[in-house]
Amino acid sequence: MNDTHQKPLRKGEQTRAAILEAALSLASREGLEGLTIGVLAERMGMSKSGVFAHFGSREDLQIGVLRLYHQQFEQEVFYPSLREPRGLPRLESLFARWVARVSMEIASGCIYISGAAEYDDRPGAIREQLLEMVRLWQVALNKAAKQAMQEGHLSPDTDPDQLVFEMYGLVLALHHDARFIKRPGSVERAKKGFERLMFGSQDASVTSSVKQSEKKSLKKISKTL
Amino acid sequence: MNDTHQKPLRKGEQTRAAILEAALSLASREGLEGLTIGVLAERMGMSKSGVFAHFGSREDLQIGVLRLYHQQFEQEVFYPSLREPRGLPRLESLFARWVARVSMEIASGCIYISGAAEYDDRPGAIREQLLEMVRLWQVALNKAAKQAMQEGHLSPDTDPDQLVFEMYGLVLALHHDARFIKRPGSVERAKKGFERLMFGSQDASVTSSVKQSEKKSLKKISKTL
DNA sequence: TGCATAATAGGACGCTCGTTCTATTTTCTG
DNA sequence: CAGAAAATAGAACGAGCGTCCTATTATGCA
Repeated sequence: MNDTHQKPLRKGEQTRAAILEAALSLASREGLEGLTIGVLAERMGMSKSGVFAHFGSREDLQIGVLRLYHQQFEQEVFYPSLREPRGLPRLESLFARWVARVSMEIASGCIYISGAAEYDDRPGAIREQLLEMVRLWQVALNKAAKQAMQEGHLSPDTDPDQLVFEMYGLVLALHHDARFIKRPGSVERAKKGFERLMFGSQDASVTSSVKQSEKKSLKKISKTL
Repeated sequence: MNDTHQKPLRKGEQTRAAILEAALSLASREGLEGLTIGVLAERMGMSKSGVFAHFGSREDLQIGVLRLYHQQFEQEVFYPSLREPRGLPRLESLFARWVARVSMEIASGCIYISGAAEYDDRPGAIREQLLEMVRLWQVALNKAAKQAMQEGHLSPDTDPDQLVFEMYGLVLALHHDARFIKRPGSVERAKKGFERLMFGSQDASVTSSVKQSEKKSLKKISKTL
């Protein structure tokens, strides 16, 4: 309805952006559900109602934070990787930049990951927004994997969904071990896992002598559970 | 002061156990931080103070929930696997039962996983308790992996920490995709990932022609970030 | 420089939270 | 069965929450 494009309001949008930045920093640490207008106002040196007036509701604020995070993620991880040649180099770049970002977020927290835990069972606009963004990212990874297959960098019988699943698992494990357990060496493990995922590896594999029989035993256990 | 050990109070402990069970079910869905005494009392058909009286504080209640969960986890996942012969069969059993449990928890949620996200930055007794349990579980996995190496089931240059890291990643990805994204097939992907982790795999690996050059390019990217 | 308007402050609201206190009911035991 | 002790209910508290309403201050344009 209000599509008469007014001139950009200077002061308002400026503080709104500043609030969103502070809110993002806060939500990274406390979670989107832990983001509170009172604390945000205090950190901004403003009154609660002053902060509130920039958003129609707390939910709008949270979605604004989500959008800002997504924008930063695209800028830092996605777009730079598009400059790499399609195929394996681009896929590697996507993962490497992703890991680099999460590594830097160890002190603060990744909103995609913490948000997934917070909103896995909480319907509403926030979940929908978050879901769309995570899906978008997984689709981007999937596309890069398929391109790597088309370029002949990855075996044609690769399952790209499986690949993305395991890449995501590596980053989740990195986030978990580094941020929750605070165990050092997690970044290296994530990178090593990716190399194994791409190039295979000699270590950590079953010795050939027991390979066949053990494979059967695994299948048996899986079925009997 | 009151260490005169009285006889076990019948009714009290009974309802306390019932409350803890309801609290666990609630905390699985809403998270430990989302667990509220009011809602819990309502679900129990009791008054808030009636529920509260069984615990010294909300924190005690939350820790009680944590302990109950740990107990169930041990009973369902850990102890049964100890009946498997040490080495690869036991390691496989641990993972298979773990996945089976998380699969069943897709509808409710795994407290170890959601708790890790909730308390990664929130110091206190709850975090400490949770941390100890998760560490215990990772140590158990680590030990099983080392035994598999000793038994000759796994290559001697296997890195057990790396193995546990990736196993944890698979389960985290399962929890993420199944519970948050609600994508089907996640259980199969977790199992497939484990097989690849143990036995290696032919698919999803870089074609040998580009293997060497691409390996270098990955290392280069990793360093320049 | 004035004036409309945007931006912010301040206070109050209804709600829910964990917790405490006191009274009442239920349970167990001598 | 009676009486002590445990279990529970009910009401109230202070605090924090999101939100709304009304002034007051700051901004930007004619």
